[in-house]
Amino acid sequence: MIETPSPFYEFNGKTYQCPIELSIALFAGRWKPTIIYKLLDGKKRYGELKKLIEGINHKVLAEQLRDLEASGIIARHVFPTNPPKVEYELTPLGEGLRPAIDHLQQWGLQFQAEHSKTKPVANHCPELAQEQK
Amino acid sequence: MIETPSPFYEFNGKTYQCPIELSIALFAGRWKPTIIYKLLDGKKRYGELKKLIEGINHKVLAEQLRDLEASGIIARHVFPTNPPKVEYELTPLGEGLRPAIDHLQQWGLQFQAEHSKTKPVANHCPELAQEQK
DNA sequence: CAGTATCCTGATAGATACTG
DNA sequence: CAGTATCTATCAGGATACTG
Repeated sequence: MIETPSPFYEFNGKTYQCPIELSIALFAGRWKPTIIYKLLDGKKRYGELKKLIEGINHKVLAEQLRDLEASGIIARHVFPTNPPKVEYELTPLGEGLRPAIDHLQQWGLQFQAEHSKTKPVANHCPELAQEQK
Repeated sequence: MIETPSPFYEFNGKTYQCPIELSIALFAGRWKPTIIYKLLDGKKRYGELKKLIEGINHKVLAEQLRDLEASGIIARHVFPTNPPKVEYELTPLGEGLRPAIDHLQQWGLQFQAEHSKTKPVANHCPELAQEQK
């Protein structure tokens, strides 16, 4: 495996033992991957994201967006209109996550496939969409 | 009326909206990435992992290992000797994470570099190395 | 429309002690 | 050596209401 040049990686007052830990800490979480995933498709307004990400809480979406912005992964553009309009888009840094995300997606699909073999997925149950209550 | 634009991904009773969410859920967490990272280097005994991952709690390591095993990412080999010896290694599925992890690592390094430019990292503080205790 | 401020709760991490 | 069992502490996530 690749040797880590320096043993510790610091960001925002936290210390990480390897770059992966840092990466994961920055874009993991209950919703961040999904947000980034949606933004890979192009910039989106707050409300669009809210609608696209079914089940996410209003406050939580705002929080996660602020986190991602603080990490420099997304950029926030405010249009001082009335009513207000705010757009979010990936920064170049955020775009840099694309290959990693692509691989994660492929891995997720592979994982799904593996498990479908032994234990078929219950896709017959549309109520699952409501699971996050 | 819930639109179901993307299929669901289910595992272990939880539903995910996209494969990435699933992937992250499976190998994110405070320590899982680090564990996997260490195992990419080859199989390790419990005690080795404990030593390699400075700061991890005894119980937590055991838990995370069990989670990863349940997900099929790592395999556990028990040698019924005295004292007991247990080895952990990545399964083929776990190995499949390597490209994703490689990209995450690169991204983490890039991130680190970006932030070093504007806001120099406080590497002057050796106590940081001891932070996890 | 987008964003805060409270309050609450469940999942996770950690400290510690005990077991084969 | 490796693994449980408790107990506690913490914190991210969520429900809800209010604001420009």
